[in-house]
Amino acid sequence: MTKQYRNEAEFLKDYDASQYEKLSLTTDILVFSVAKGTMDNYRKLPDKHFSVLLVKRKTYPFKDRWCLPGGFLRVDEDINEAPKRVLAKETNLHNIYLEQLYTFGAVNRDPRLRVINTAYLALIDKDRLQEKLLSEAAWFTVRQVHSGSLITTTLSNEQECFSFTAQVIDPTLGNEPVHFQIISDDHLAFDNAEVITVGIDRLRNKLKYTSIVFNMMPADFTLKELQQVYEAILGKKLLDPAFRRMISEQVVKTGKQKTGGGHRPSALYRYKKHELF
Amino acid sequence: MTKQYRNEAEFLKDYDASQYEKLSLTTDILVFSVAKGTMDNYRKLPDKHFSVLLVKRKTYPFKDRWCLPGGFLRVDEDINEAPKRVLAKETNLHNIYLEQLYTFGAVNRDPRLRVINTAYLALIDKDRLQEKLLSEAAWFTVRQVHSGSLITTTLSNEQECFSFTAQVIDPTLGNEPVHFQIISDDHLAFDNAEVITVGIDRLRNKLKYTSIVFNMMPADFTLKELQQVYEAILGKKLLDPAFRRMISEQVVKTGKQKTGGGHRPSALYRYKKHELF
DNA sequence: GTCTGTTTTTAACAAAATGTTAAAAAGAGT
DNA sequence: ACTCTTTTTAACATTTTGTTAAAAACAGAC
Repeated sequence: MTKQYRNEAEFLKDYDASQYEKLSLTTDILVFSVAKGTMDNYRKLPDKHFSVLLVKRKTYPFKDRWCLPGGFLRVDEDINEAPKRVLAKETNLHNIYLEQLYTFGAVNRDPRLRVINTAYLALIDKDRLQEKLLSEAAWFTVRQVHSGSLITTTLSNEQECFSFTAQVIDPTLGNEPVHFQIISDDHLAFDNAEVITVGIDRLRNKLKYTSIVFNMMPADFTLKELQQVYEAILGKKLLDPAFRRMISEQVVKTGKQKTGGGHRPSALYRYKKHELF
Repeated sequence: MTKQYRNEAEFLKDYDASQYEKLSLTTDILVFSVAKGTMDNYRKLPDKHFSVLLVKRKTYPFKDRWCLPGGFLRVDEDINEAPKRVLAKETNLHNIYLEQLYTFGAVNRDPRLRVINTAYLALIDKDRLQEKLLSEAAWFTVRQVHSGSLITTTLSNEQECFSFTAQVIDPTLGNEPVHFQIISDDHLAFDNAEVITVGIDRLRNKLKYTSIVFNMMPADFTLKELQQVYEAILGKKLLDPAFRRMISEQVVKTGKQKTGGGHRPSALYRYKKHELF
């Protein structure tokens, strides 16, 4: 028989917080950036690369594997603060754009114990990066190949290269929405391959209907630079006039120019806040 | 000094799962539907209503308040299974469309203890509802008024009516993305007002670029019925020819007709699966 | 200084998508 | 057969987007 309470305060005073079985919550952060890479191997031209930040695990499980920066949520910490703290500690990055991506909670996603993982999407302008990365962190260039319902993602840098493949699970009316099932992954820790697949998909979609891209840009930029960021993320070329029209209402001329390229100088633009509703 | 392990298996065998402070995770489900309401009070015409399902809390905290159906995640349960179980138990609804909405984790969102809440969005065709709702559950019609950066949401049915107001927090470059801060809410439990605000926003946006709406429709439907569902959710009228063109590639004629209305019969359509990539 | 190469920038037109008005189509009741 | 009603589509206007190509402007070479 449950005790009867007369009011809210009396109930809370008596509340036994241990009656439910508890669990742990972690946060992984998917830090994306686009920056001038080293010379393109084929065309010998400087090219922009879409890249993700990984860190090398120092402890078991998955010791010495590359993984997303992440850590446990503290019980006295707002969930949206955890990724900021973790990112500062694991990679030395501060004050960057963060938005919640998805909460992953398969029963066996962590071999140790039941852990729920709320992943965050972070964007940064790598060229303007003041802070120095910790030595355990490294940028990997992201490439994706779609073939039918399979998506193969390749992560690479000067030293290493590895891939994983996801199957797109088609939503059937009345069942779950689109999701991705990893069918081959020999390198990353936990469910990181799935997190990365979901994150890339989300970023590509949000490029189309939000101003999220400006979190990856310096304050002043040329339209060509902005276009190259789009092209690097989407993995395809865009036509100049169409891109300019599309982006025009989100930017404003600063009046300044970028000169010295041996050709007509480019006007510098800045993000222009526009109406949301 | 940390003990050194030679391999993954040895580490896991020795792993002390209690070293991190744990917490609880709940799931709230935002069930939306559009159905023929009772007569419209002003125009005396049958109208479609956009509505959300609430249940009355039977225990403290927030005893006797209306709230979203929800419950605790079990430690041996996939996070995406929890809302299905909870919905079956609290409202007697089975087999309905569910997608993860957002994970809410402010430190004091539950007055009892630290609880993280992963909210789900659920859609259902209320007219075709076979199962009978439990008596503690009730549908509330949703209306929203936007004025500047304030959004006032009103929930009502034949017996009750209450409102809450959210402030749209403008994203500043380098800071959080758009979010909503509840500035007035005298009725709902926990952070339910915020969950509902986020959910309505998400549903309205997804209407534009997904086929999510067909989860709220019967197998066969007329284009006018489909249009009325859009109108109810968006809260505004749409022009017929424009709507038909927009939706045409997502539907296919069944060949059947809906007759008996004293006017030209409507063709019945069905959802047509189309390419995602 | 003028010419050439290069890339930015915009003009100009084509094609597609969307907004809008209004007319045709087809059942049910009079 | 005529009228009422709502569905359906035709027709046109407007806007947006795709595409090609030309003009603009700087740096370096001669």
